[in-house]
Amino acid sequence: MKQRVSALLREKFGREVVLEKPRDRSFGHFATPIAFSMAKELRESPMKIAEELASSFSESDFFSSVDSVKGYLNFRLSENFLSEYGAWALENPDQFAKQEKNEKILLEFVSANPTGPLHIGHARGAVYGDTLYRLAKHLGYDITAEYYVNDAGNQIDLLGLSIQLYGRENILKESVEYPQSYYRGDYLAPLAQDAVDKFGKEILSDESRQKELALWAKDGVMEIIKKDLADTNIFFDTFVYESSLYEDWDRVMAKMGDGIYKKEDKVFIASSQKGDDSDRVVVREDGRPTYLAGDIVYHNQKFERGYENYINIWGADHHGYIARVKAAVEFLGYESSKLEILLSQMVSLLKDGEPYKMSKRAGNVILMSDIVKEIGSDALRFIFASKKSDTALEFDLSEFKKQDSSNPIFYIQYAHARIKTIISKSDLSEDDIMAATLKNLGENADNLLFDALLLPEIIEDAFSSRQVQKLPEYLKSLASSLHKFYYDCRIIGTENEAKLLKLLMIVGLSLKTGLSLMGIEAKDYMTKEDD
RNA sequence: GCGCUCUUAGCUCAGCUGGAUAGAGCAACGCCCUUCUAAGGCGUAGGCCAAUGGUUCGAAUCCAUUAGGGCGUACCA
Repeated sequence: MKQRVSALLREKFGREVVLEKPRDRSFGHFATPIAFSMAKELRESPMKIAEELASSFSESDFFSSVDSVKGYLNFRLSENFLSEYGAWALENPDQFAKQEKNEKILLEFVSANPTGPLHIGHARGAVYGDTLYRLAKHLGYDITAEYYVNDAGNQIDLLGLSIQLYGRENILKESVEYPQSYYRGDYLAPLAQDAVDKFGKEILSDESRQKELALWAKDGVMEIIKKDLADTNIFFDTFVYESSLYEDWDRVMAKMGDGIYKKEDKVFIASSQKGDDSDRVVVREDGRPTYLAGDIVYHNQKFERGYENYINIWGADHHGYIARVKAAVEFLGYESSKLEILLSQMVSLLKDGEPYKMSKRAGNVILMSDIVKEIGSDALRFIFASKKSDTALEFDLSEFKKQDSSNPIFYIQYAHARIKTIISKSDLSEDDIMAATLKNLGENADNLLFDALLLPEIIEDAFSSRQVQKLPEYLKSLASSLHKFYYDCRIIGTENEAKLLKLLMIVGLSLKTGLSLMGIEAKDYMTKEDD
């Protein structure tokens, strides 16, 4: 709708027009302060210009009114337009709010090391990424969700060591001395046991077999990670393994030309030429590549696969890393502006106002799976999608266990369930409802209809600005409008029953579509659980 | 020290490319079930948008400085 209005005005005024939401719905559906910017050029008062502009609009099918208030130009869409659009949406629910963007995007997210289950920080990036992915799909982008598996560095050796330590203590019943860093947690138990079953007990004590053990175990860990993700409706299209990339290393180094140089038996990337603070080591003296080396070959591979845009979602603690990866992309001969790096910030958890206790058995991290168990996938997704991903977030678990309006996910679900309930209680057939027109329903109903039809532009805006939280914000406000309408307006048994049901169906469609874009299934019926 | 980032109601957060009286939810205090699920609705109270200065018709929003918080500043991933 907004696009149509804005296109229409652009044509009429011959310039880009800023459209905004009026302060108050009574002003209209859209507003523009264009008269203020024209005032300067024309040396006239904004009020006068606005008045002249307003009167230049004639009666049309599209706008029911255009008027000027204090220099603003306010537009009200016609009932005709709204009702036809609403009817179209209902008849074409699969096309509602969809577009055909046809741009190839590679979205890389999560990419947690295959050394243990996902923790709460990963969960945030995962939800953010998956929500973007769903929005992009809906908008018609050809987007690929990719997971980069770091299976080639020190952390993999550490995984081997950790399994050995766990097995020696718990299976062989040895007393072991733990080094400073190693992985811990319950997930090691089945891995250690399976390893013994497969390779025999010796593998636990043979230091030279750590790598072998780890490379075998990482697949098991990846299964754990995939399960964590699947439990929150997150799925990936492709997995790229770091270990598979190194055969390309010589070619990629050559490709970077002068971007790479040798010094003191080490290989450096001249990233300081491209805005990084200093040059970085990519291959150590002993020939082992650094983490950055893996990222360079990986990003080269990404660009060679040919996408129009690349989006990476990284934990905020990696932000210092952006400059060097972008530098590498430049040396490889690609435009680093095509690589967009989004950060997801830290999460701190509270429970009943107290810091959430990390469990020893989980290895002193807060596991994503524990939180899902506690509040459910829907609530988890809702929380993370509701907040700007690039600011630190603190939230209290107990708030999301409540089943009332303090819990936004229930609030929205309830709105959807209410609609379904009313429809099921009506004696009218679907044909009766679909045949009704949405006219002459009064201001409240018109407003609700307009709100429900805003979904397409919310989706577009949420994706293009990468501000996923706009969607849940919108759904909350739509749910609120619905609840209010429900309270004010009796539906079943009134003369407008068919029309009103049609209106509710449109609202339901928006709610359901919006929720599904957040990876949440709309409920048709809510049952209250007693504590 | 340097870089990035954040600071909006008691708490957790929205506030789009600067625009009309600063927005939710929670918590607090009232009111509304002979109504399609009260898992709801209505209302009251609560803010010098961290501070200062600048840009302009107009700033929570842009710029600069300051203060405070977070993160980074590895040949770790």
